[in-house]
Amino acid sequence: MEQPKLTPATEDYLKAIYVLGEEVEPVIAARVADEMGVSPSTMFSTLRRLEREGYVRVERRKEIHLTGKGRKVAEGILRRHYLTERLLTDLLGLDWVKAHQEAHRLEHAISSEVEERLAKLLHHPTTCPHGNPIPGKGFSSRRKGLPLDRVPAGREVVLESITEGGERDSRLLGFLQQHHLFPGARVQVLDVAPSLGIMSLKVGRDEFSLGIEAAKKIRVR
Amino acid sequence: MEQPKLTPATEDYLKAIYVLGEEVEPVIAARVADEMGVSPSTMFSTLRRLEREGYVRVERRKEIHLTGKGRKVAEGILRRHYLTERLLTDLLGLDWVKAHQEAHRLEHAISSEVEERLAKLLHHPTTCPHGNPIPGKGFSSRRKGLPLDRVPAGREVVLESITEGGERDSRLLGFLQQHHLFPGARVQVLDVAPSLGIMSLKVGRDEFSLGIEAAKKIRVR
DNA sequence: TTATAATATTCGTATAGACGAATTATGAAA
DNA sequence: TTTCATAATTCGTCTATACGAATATTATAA
Repeated sequence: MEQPKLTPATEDYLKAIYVLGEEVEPVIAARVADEMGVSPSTMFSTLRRLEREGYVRVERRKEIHLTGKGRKVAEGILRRHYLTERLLTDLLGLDWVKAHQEAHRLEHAISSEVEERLAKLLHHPTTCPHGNPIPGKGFSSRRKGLPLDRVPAGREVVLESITEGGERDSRLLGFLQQHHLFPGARVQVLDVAPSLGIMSLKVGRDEFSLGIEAAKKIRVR
Repeated sequence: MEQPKLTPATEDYLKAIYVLGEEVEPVIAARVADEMGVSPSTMFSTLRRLEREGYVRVERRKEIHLTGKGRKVAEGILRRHYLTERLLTDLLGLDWVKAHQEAHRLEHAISSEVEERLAKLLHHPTTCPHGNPIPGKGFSSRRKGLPLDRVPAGREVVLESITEGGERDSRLLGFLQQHHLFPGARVQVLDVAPSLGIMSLKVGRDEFSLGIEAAKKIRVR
């Protein structure tokens, strides 16, 4: 039933590969190393281990692909991560930023039984507090909204989610929180200045600027 | 504020030393190794590390004593362990045995902030589901009830707690659960036969035998 | 096509944590 | 006091996880 016990580190690598695969193709070792904040040599040996144990395949052009086994682990971890975030925000009252950080540690300590009971207790939520869909049984393709940086000036949109990549950036999360940029928030795009790498937004009466790079990590409808 | 990050293993060793110290004096390496299920050589090198990092002192006659720093870590872990058990039983509906096992993993992933919020959410419980007092601010001496094996035949007592040593034995916990031996349960001691290593008990209409060794891990009033 | 930047790979090193086997203490009982 | 069981200690080995430095290998841009 249960696979041979995985270490937290291994689970994190698989999760990072999974999440990167959702956002940027192709996934190569250097990208994963950035995401994980490890050196190339560490990445290399870890990758070899993951491959040896059947979690990933490294294909032509060094593209990293999860095997079925690896994908299963990654989705499990992501599901636990998001459920834990919901527990932390909805029941314990933690804010966005902390919820993500704490969940990052807790997700590795949750069994499938606790996972199930947690889902029930939280009334089977479908998204995490940042708006990302929680993987689960009826897990459809995770098509996401439009990246905010693609929205033309003058348009009003509704914030859908902060991607996993964005969740990891606690300064960005803090900023978004400060400006009430939560899933469901109405955002007016006042101006887009790609040459400056900046766009101007309005939420309620609050006007402010956001970097294009950061805007890429925000999905809207 | 926060100490340099401790590993789960280190926290477990300190917890084991703390718990053993509550139950049997003096604490020596061989006892801790038994408790942790590690070899003497592992115990030895770990102990040297714990000493080097200032968590324990090994005194004359090889007695192991926690330093203030080590005690603080151990009590923190124990508090998180018990709070997590309460979360698992009271909110998630897990049984005794599983709650202990799961909490054993989760306790290492809980920050002091989550710990505090958890305590609040659970209305500041004072004992774990097995009846042991939760360390905390107003943490008085943990004087415990009488070990069940000392109760003479014919007496009726109320179950107070299963000691930490008992909690670790999932077969014992399963047995106690089966016979409704929870904290608060009334227990009649029908007979004590030290020569056989057995005592006969009655809970409600249920009569059964329990080993003296197991009875030592149960405290009553 | 070649130079350059990005990547990957190899090598040596380190620490935490684990083992077993062998050896040395040490304390308690005879 | 000697003996014996229990403990402690040393030694060699292993894996996972990390680093940095050096070297190869690719890819892309000029």
